[in-house]
Amino acid sequence: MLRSYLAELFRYAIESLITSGALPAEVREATIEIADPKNPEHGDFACNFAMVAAKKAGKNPRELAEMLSEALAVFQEFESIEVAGPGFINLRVKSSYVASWLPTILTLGPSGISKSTPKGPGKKINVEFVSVNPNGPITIGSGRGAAYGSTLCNVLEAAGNTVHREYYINDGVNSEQMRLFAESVLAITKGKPVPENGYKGDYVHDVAKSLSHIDSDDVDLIRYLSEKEMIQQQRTALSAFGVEYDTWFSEQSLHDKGMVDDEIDLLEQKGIADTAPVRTKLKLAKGNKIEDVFTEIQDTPVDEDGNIITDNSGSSDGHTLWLRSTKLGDDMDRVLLRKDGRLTYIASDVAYHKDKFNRPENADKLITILGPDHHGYIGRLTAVVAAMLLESFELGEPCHAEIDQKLYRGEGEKAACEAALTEAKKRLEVQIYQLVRFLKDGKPAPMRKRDGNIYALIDLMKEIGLKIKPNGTEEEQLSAGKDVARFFYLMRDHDTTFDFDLDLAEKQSDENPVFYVQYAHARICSILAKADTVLPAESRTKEGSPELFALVSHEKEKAVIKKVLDLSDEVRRASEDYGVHRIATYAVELARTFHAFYDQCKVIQTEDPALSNARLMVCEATKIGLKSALDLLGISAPYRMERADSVPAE
RNA sequence: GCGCCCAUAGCUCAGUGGAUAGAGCAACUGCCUUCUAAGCAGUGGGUCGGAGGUUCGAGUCCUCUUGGGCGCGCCA
Repeated sequence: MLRSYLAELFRYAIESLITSGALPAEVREATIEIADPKNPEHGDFACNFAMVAAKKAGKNPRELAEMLSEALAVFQEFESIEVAGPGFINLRVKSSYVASWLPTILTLGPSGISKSTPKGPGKKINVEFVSVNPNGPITIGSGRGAAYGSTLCNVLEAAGNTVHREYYINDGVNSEQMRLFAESVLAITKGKPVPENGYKGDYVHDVAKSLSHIDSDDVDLIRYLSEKEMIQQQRTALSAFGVEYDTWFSEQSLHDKGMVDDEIDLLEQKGIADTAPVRTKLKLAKGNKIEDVFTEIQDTPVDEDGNIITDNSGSSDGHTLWLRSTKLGDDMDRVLLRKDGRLTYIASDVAYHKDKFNRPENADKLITILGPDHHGYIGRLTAVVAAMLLESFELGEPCHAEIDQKLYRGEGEKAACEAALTEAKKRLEVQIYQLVRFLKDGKPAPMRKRDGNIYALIDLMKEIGLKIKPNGTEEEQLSAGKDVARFFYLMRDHDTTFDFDLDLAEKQSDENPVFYVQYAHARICSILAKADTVLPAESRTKEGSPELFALVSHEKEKAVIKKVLDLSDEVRRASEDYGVHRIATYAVELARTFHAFYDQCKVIQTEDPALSNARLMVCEATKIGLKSALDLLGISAPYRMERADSVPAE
């Protein structure tokens, strides 16, 4: 917030130099970055604009920096402006000026302080995350997707976008896995052995138990009921983990409405899907360059003379219907409709993505968050969206290049496919989070046990909560477990594999970083509560005044306020590169800055109500910053934290 | 074979093309008569896997390379 303001001052100074003819207009193209100086002795902020813009200005960086610093000198906000090194402009901002932001922070509150304004108008974004099959509980592996996805949504919202949170339920009746799941449940209710490769974990027995009052051999009915049960459990677990959705979208509903069939007809009409028994595959060289295009003949129906029967009539009875996704950047064509008439999930995906775009609230952009085992889907999903967006085309002249000739029937098709792919890449963003390794006693903890049991997210929360709040209620334990687990998932870059140290997570000591942050919040609440009892109410104010701002002179006070004002910049950056771990890192830094302030600046001094007042405002501001960051992360900001000395040591 | 990700302190990881590469944990030294010591201050600890390149400047970008994780079905 403060940085953007300072950048404005720079822009103003640069404009005045352009107007006076001292600088060419091209320097406008260089970006103004207000960064942290490496060495705090260099000041509060550093700007490298002079180095970046030197070429465009036709001056050497030092000279340009000198000019700029002179132009900036008119602003009262600065205590000092120095040109250093190769052309840095080091800025020191007046403490009283930084303090003058306090009333703004207090007015904005936790929900306002994190808001950053997007460059253009905010987008309408649909974020789909977790979306696991309804054949088991949410695992600790999916936990990362849940934590990441929900926080990304919060961050995108704070950055000025409208977000729709969505869960896609893979409940298509054609799913073999779901059928197997239902058969396993059915077998257990009947006291029969579970089918080979069936589902065996305790949770399957739980589902069976919940259906024990149903006396039926109807696999479809059992499938439907056990899915419902599983989805309910997933919802409960996610909710306890602080994850709520706007839409739980049923795949089967697409089939029921005939949308999948309609989409498939459309694809055939557009000529991007057909039943020719040939699959095209790409051989890729380094850099994803197409080295060769070759074909495989699949289960070829032949006539009496042994000739391949091709069927482009649009009827796919007895034939495999292929999506020609190689034309759309995928490395092989994909099956839409099997020979036996059952649709694949790719078929539903086409209809699903169309529906997402067509709903009025999700016009602009789709974000899909997938686990590390799904990264091969990026190309496939993009091709699906491209196929859906593909507009009808004339085949046109044959292509020139040899590769294109093998891939496209004409220049017209090639152009249409490329256009569709470009648009698809613009409108669909697939974010992959990397693997989490769970360590217990320094050894990897298996997520899927040999007996078929799964390490569920809900169990992780319970286990951590039990250790941290051994005397708490079940609800308190679950909530504490949620806070710790979320923080651990979120403190690392989602695009990096990391080790989740269960032993550390279960410690309620200072070793656990989440408490470091929460403790800062609780400490502030404690100070504020005491101030209410010790200081006369009439001396308290939330209004600012130059006299009050002048009292804020300690470097630690200034540091805390500056840090609080940084939150909106962190949110903007996180929303741009989807790196929401910045918010967790930020929370730790803000807490650290506050703890240092606390140590050096006694807040409540009854003999000096004015200074107390100023410092209480700093506390309020910090509380708002911490609450805001923790809200984004989906972690609670406690008012009290008591060291559990009464708890017997382990 | 192709793709995605990773490699930074003893361990787990931050790091916006900028100045002397940071934090937590672990080790060590101090600090509670004072708003919560779940805290603070300090010490030690580094060939940013390796080699080239791009430029005023590279942990960061590019190429190559070494090592590791994961993925490449008419399963979802």
